[in-house]
Amino acid sequence: MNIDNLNKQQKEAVELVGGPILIFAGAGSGKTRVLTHKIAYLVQEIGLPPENILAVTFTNKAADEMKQRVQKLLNMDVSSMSVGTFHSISARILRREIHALGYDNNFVIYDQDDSKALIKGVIRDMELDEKTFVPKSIQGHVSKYKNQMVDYEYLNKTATGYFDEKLSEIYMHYQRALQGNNALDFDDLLLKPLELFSEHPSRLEFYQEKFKYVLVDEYQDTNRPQFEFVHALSSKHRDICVVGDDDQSIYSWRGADVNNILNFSESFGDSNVIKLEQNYRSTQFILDCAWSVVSRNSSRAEKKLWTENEKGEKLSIIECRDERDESWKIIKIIRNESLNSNRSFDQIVILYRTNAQSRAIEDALRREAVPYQIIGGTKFYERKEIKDVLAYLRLIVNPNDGISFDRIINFPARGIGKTSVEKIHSLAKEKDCSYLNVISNPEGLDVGQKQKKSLKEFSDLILKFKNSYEKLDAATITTDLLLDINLKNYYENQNTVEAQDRWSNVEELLNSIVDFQDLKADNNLSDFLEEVSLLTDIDRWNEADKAVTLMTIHSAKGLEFPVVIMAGLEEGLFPLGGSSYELEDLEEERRLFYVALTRAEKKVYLSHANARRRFGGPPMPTIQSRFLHELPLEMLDQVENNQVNKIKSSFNEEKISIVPKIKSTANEFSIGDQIEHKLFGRGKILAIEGNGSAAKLTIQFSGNIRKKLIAKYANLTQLKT
DNA sequence: CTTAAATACTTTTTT
DNA sequence: AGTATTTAAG
Repeated sequence: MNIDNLNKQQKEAVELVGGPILIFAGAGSGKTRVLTHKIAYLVQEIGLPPENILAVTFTNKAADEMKQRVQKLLNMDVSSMSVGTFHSISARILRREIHALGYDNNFVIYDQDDSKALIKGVIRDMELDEKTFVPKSIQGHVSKYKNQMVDYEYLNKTATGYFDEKLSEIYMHYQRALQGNNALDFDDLLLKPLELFSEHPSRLEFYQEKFKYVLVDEYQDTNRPQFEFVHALSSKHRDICVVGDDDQSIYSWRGADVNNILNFSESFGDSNVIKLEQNYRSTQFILDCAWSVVSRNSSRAEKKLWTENEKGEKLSIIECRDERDESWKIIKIIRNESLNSNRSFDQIVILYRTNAQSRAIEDALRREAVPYQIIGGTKFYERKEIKDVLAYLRLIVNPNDGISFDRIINFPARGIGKTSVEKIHSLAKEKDCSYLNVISNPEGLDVGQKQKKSLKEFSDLILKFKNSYEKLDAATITTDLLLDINLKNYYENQNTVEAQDRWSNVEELLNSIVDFQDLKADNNLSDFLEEVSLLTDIDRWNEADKAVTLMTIHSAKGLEFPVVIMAGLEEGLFPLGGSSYELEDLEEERRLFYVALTRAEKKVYLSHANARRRFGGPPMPTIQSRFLHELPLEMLDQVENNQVNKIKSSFNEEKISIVPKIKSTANEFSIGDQIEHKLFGRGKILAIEGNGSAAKLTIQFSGNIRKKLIAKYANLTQLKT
């Protein structure tokens, strides 16, 4: 292994072994290189076996990349190394150990939706007013307390007033319900290992021996349970190395505590601190602008990034009329970058503060046929049709999962209404068993004959698959299941584009199950379910696609792009919030702005609109973000309203000019035709199955969207060239 | 119990 | 504006 290509501080960080190490790694300072080289160094020079290394990353994607890079450096198999997010590492441990805490090892992981549904049920059972105890907000409270490691007993003891008192009771019932369903929420995933360690010290010792060296990336965004986790694991050997940057701490709203990094030395005992301050990513101008903003924050660790890179281009400020104008100008910029600066679409990212901003931009990109990829928003695995199918699979793996049961007991409709469901619930409570158990023998249930028959069929279906799920692979089970419940017909009979869409999403789910199995032969259904619950948006991102990427700034953490376009620089939107800011909140917004700027290598555009619509209302006037005023004027290029056209004059607009539209009757399509769809915009017909108005058309739309639509429902407009 | 119509809600960021 | 949830009619 060669480390001569590292700078002095990087080398020091790699070679220093023994005792706690804190690496302050500024944006673009080569932190990933240091981490991968350090791991390789531990294996090759120190002789530590890969299975004794634990490396925690922020996304699963980062974990995979890290593993691959270490493998390449060492040219040996490192698959025994534990690399992953806190949540996935914990899930792996719990999969083996959680029976010691009174759960079953085949537990399911509840996402926010599931856990909200469970809380809603608890609130109803307690007969509380849902206006006072809004499930979503209660879930937020409970999650916050769990992140702070406050349990319901403590909350109950310290409660002042009716609300807190009831909150602690909901919290308690929720926690019991989770256990009854044999389910963990995201917060439990971090808390249960700590419970395991304190109740069974021998298990802690086991993992301390297993993970002799612990590395943590993005340490500034760890919360209390995560701190306790690494602290416990490393307290024996004291071999821990954390990497982070307090200026990039952007997750305090979900319990991350920047003091974890600021107080590292006190918490872990005498330690070495290394600062990586040379930036290899960005131009001088970008770095100076970023510094000019973030240095206004108080209570930062002392450090300053520098670079040997050229000054580069000034940052461009784009003034827009409203969000539609903004989208339009962004497209001009993209075309300009691609035609005149010869950049491919994948070198450009559009960043925004809130997911809702993506819609206007997306519409414009689609209209103008610019290929794009959106990260976030409604995630694939959170779509209703996907969750419905997953609920079946989850119930097969874990028959105690009441939330999944409720989701599918009448989907597709099988004549089980609200009253029947309530009767199932109360009988299950009475007999202290699962819902599935109740309906497997519906005789004791006070429901109609038709319902009894239907319930029995449902329970037989689930049990049939349950008996075979360990023998059969996940794809086979899913295929059989879809046939059994006849989901394809269900969607096709609706004869709408939306239903078509939903079915094609289900097909995509099936594909992803097949992909998952191909990756590792011994992966079963339960492993697949765990993986999808812990996937990040970024994990599904295909960098290789030649498309512009759209994402929130939070999602962009750790990434870099030649060109960054940041939209919506207005007070109230970025910085986000109402009229009064807590200073701390404002400082986090400022760090977020800093993160956004430092993603850029060459060029930054900052746009703001003079008016913006919210909730589909009329455009409301806005004022410029204060962050724009915190940048040094001499590094800015003000592009006045309507001047975007003049950025470079050779810009060629002809490509998207008006193509005459001719309404077409449905049966005259042929392969290769250009068409326009109301929702998906322009596209090209790739294939036709069947004929006449019932023909199924496979159409490639921009933004890497491919759809199968039925001619008579799709309402397509044919474009004649 | 199912379907259609009315109304409520969304926009903080995510594991 | 678009979607989800609740209520009313069949």
